[in-house]
Amino acid sequence: MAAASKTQLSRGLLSIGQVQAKLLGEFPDLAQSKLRFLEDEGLVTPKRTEAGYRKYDAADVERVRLILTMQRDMYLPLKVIGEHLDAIERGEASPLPQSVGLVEGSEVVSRTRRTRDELVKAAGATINLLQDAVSAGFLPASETYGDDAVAVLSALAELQRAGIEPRHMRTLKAAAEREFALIERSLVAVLAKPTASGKARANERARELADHVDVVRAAMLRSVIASELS
Amino acid sequence: MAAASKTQLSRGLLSIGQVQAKLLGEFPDLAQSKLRFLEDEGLVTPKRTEAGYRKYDAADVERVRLILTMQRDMYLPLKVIGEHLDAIERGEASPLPQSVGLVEGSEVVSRTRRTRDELVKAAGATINLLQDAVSAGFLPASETYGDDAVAVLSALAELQRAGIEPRHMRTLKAAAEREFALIERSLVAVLAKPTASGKARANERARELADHVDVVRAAMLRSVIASELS
DNA sequence: TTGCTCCTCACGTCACGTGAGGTGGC
DNA sequence: TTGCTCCTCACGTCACGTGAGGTGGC
Repeated sequence: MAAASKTQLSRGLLSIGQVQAKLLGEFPDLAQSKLRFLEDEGLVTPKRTEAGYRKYDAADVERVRLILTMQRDMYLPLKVIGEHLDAIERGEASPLPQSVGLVEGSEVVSRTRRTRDELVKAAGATINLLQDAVSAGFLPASETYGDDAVAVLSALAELQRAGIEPRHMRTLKAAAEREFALIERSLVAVLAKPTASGKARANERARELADHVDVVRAAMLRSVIASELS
Repeated sequence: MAAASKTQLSRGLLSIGQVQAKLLGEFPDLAQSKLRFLEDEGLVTPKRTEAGYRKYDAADVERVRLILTMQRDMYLPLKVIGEHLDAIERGEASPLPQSVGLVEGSEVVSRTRRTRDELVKAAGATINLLQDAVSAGFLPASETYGDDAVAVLSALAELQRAGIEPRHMRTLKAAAEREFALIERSLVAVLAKPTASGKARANERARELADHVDVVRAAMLRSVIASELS
């Protein structure tokens, strides 16, 4: 062993600043004060050096990443996230809203569900548009819809007002399929396992990658707009 | 005049509940308490009936819509939004960050700018990836980059780790161009005016429509994933 | 020794939500 | 008169940010 100048505690452990740096990519405005706050709330409990410096191991960092993701993508309050994580830790299978896709509304957070009529009204759309949207595959055929459907249908209504009809957007469907093909190819390893948990993992992973694709795609369209309309 | 049962004040004016209903499509979780709060803060000042009921006219509603949009899409604090709106009202041309595209960082909000090296580090990427991203058109060639670039490059880095390289995503560029064509067609009226303000309007409108396209497109990909991986 | 990072603790703030207690409108 | 919508005011809360005053690490 040539150089072993590091203390035992710092073997592979990260300081608060290093954790921040590591996560800045995914969460561009993560502040150290937030990491401290998460500890105050009991959501992450990093080790400490003798002098009191926080030291995060890989599991801590993963936990932080999970917390921040749940906050950003599922709009869950920290209290709910904390309880969920604790339940998981205790080995209980804690169900979370949207944690496996855009499924049923949950009793815990209970996002509002709407009938077709309520949806149409809330979105400022028409029944016709909803039908077009469903048949073009932009929305599922269902009796009740959640907040996300309101957002989609409102967007479609706005576009319609601008003269862009769902049928003009079949191209979006084709694009989404190509994007899925891209994602699917990188999923082979996970998909190889035909177990239930393998499928769940694949689904989760696909949605993670889809999030990244969203970011890139949105930026892309903005840049085309900027260059074409300049 | 057969039936004139409405009071003078309610001619075309909306109650707080009606305003909420009208905006629910664009802002699915808008609460009445928020509308009252916006008034407390002096951001909107609807008329009142004798009994004290708030009555919003078309301009008030438009103002609310503007405020909520600025909050959601530009992450501006209400104080800044208020000052901006007041300045506009006074006839001053108040410049706002990102109000005309993803341009320079502003002194007001001062989103952090990074050099190429800082960007790469913050995104957990490599210089090579940045170069690929630029040549594939995902990011502009520039000396400094903002928070949005960190998000894009991080997304690309994650995708790369999953085996998806920028060059595999040329399809995204093509898709963005088709989407732009869709948007452009509905812009003819605004684009007809070759004036400076006409161009600015076209740009703004294009980005509004792009936001709607984003929503639809993201939902589309999710639904393809759900149906293919079920 | 000089920077730089990190620490705690108290306080501030931003953007609301909640709920009591009451009145208006058809 | 009965619902339903609306009103104010006080208080609570959630998720942090700020800043003073101080210590640790190479």
